[in-house]
Amino acid sequence: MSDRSVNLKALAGHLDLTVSTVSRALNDYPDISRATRERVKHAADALGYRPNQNARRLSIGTPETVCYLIPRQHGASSQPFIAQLLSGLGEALNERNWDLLVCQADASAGDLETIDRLVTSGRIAGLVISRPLKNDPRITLAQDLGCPFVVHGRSDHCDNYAWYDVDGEDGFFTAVNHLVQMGHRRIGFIGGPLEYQFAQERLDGYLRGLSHNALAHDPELVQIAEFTDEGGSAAAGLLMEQPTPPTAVVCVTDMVALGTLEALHARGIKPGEQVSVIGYDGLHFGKHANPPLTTMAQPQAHAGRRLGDMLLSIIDGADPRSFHELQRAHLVQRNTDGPAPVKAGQNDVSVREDKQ
Amino acid sequence: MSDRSVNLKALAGHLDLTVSTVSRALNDYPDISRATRERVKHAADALGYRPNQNARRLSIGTPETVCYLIPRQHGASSQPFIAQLLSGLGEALNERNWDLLVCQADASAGDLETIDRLVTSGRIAGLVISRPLKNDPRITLAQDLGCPFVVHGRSDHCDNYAWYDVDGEDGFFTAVNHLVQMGHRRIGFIGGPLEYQFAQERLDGYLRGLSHNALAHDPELVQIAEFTDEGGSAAAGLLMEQPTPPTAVVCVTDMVALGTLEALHARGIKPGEQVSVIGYDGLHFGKHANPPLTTMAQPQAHAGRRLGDMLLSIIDGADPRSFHELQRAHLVQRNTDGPAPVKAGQNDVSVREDKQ
DNA sequence: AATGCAACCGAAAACGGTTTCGCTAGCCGT
DNA sequence: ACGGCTAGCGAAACCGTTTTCGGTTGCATT
Repeated sequence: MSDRSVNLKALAGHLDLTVSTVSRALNDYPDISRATRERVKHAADALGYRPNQNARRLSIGTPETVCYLIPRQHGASSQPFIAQLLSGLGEALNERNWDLLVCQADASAGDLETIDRLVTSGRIAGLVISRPLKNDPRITLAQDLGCPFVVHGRSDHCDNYAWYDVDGEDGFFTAVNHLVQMGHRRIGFIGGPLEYQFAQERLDGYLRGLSHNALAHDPELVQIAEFTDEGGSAAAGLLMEQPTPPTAVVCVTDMVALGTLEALHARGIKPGEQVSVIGYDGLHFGKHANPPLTTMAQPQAHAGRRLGDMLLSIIDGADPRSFHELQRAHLVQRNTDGPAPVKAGQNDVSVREDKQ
Repeated sequence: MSDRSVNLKALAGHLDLTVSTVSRALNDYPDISRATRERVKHAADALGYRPNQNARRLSIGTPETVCYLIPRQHGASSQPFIAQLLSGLGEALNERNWDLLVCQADASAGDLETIDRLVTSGRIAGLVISRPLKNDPRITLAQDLGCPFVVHGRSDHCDNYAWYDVDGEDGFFTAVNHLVQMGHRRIGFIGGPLEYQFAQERLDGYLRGLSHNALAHDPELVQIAEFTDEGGSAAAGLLMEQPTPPTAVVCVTDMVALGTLEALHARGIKPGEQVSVIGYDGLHFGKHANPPLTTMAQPQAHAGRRLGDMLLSIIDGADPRSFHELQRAHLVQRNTDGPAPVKAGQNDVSVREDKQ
C-alpha cells in the first residue's frame, strides 16, 4: 500500500500544488480552503503518503523520542517488570506518535558518556531513569544537560525532579508489624547494597518497624546481599548460624527471599513454621515457590503509563516538582509467614547462655 | 561539557572554515590535509560538538535505527527473556551508534498499520520480529515493504528470511526420550495455541518422540492451554481426570509446567514420584519451584546479540537466506522427573477396565 | 472607481548535516 | 612559458519537512 518513495514533493506534483500548501493542508492550517484540504488529505491517503520523520523532526526541532535506560543485568532476571513497563511507556508515547528508545546504561562513566551523546546529538527529548542510586550521576547529568526526565524510584534528594515510586519504607514497616503481630520478636533483615536508594529505604522501614514495636536493633540480624537467590541464600546462612537466629526474616526482594528459603531447607528448617520469610516485589512466580512465598507486592500495572504521561507533561513545560507519585505495597499472604514458634521465642536468653 | 547549541556552522565559524570542510574533516575524507583534520577534530572535542542525528540521518538517507517488536503481554510475565534480548540487541547496535526502538506490536490489524507507518515514515531500517505465528502477517508485511528483518523463532515457511531459533522439536523429542528411558509409557503433552509456530513444533517433537519409541498417540493425552500457570493447571486437571492418566507430562513452557505442578498438588499427586513433569524454557525461577522443575533449557544468552548482528549484515546487503541459526535446548534435570511408578505402568489396562 | 480586507496559495528560508563539483595554488615536466 | 596534474578547500545542491512572508485574487465598502 504505502510507498516509501512518495514524499511531499511527489504528492504536491500529483495535485498541482506546491509542497508548502500540501504541508499546511495536512497540518490543518486555517489558511487553506476546506476543499483543498480535503482533496489533499484524500490524495495523501490514496498514495499512502507518510511524512519522513527524520526530516520532520529536524524541521520542528524535537526528536519526538524518549529513552528508557535499562539497568545493566546483574543477576539472571533482575528486571522482571521490564516488559510491562515498556508496554506502559509505549502506550503513553503512542498517543502522540512518539518513539521509545531503549539504551542500556547505569551509573558508570562510559554509560554516562552514552547518555550525554544521546541527548546532545538531538536523538531524544526525554529520559526515563530507573533504579537510581542514592546519589545518582545520571540524574545530575540530566539536570546539567537540561534534559527532561522522570525517575522510576527515588534518590537521596528527590524534591527537584519527577518520580514514580512504591513506598518500600512503608512496605517493610508493614511487613515487620505483621510479623510482630504474629508473635515474632527476633526479626532478621536481608538487604541489598545500600548504594541503591531503595535498598536503604527498605532497611529504614525495617528499622522503624523494630523501634515502633519497641524491639532492639541487633546489627547481627542485618545482612547485605546481592539481589540474587545465591546472595539471599548466603546471607540467610549467616543469619541462621548465629547463636540466636531470628524467627523471621524480611528480604529486600523476592529473589533474595527465594534464596533464603533454599538456605532454610538446606538446614532442615521449615519456612513459615519455624522461620517466617517475607519477600518484596510480588512476583507472580512466588506463588509456585516452596512453600508459596508471602510477599509485599508492588502495584506495577500502570507504572510505565504514569511515567510516560509525566515525562510528556514535563516536556510540554510542566514543573517536574509537581510530579511525585508514591504507591503503596500490600501484603500478599501466602505460606511463608506464620506465628512465631513458642519455644524459640522463649529460648532467646537460654540459647545464648548455652553457647557461652 | 557538551553544549547542544554547537552545530557544524558554529564549529566552522570558530575555525574559520566552511561547514563542508569541517564535515569532511570529521568524516576522514582524504582531500582534507592532515593538519586541518586534526585541528578540526581537536576543536570539535573541545567544544563538545555532536552532529545532530536527525539532520545527519536525513542527509545520509537511513534512520540508523532498528525496531524490536514486543509481543503484547498475555499472561503476567510472558516475556521472561526480554531484558536479556534487548541487552544483546543493544550491544550489537551500539558498536555502530545505531539506535534500538521498541514497539508493542503483534499480528493484529492495528499493529500491522503501526509497523507499516514505522518503516514507510523512514524511522527504522530494520525489524526484529519475535514469537511468529505459523503464518505471520508481520513477516509478509516486512517482505512487501522491502524492509530488512530477522525473526526470533520461525514461521511456517522460513527459507526466505533470516531467523534465530531454538529447536523446540528436538527439545521435546529429547524430553520424551528421557521419560521413556525412565520407564514411562503414557506421556501427556500440554501445549499452547497452535497458531504459534513454536507450539506446533513442540507438539511435533512430542509426537516424534512417541513414534520413535513405538508408543501410540492417544489424542486424549494432548491438551492445549494458554501460556500461563492457570492454563497449565486447567489442562493438567483434564489430563488427570482421565480413566488412565499419564505418568508423565511434558509442558510447552515452564510457566505451564508450574501450573501443572499445582494441579498435581491439588490432587495429592507427588510430582517427580507419581507423575513426572518436564517444562521448557529453563527459567532460573524453576529452581525454586516445588519441587524444583526439570526443564529443557534454552540457551538465551546471546540470542539478542546474534539477531542484531544478523540484521545489520542484512541491512548491509547480505542475503537473508544465509542466516539460519538453530540452537539446541538441553535437559536440566531437577526434581520433577523420575522413574515411572511400577504400578501405574502395569495398571494401564486394568484401571481402564475398572472404570468401565 | 479607488480602497480595504479576507481568503488562498506560492516562493523561499530554515532545520543541520552530507556530498558533488569546481576553483585556486603550487609543483612538475616539456 | 605553458599545459597538466594534484592537493586542499569553498560553493552550492540536496535530504524532506515546516513555517514565515508575500502576492494574487475576489468581494464588500465608501
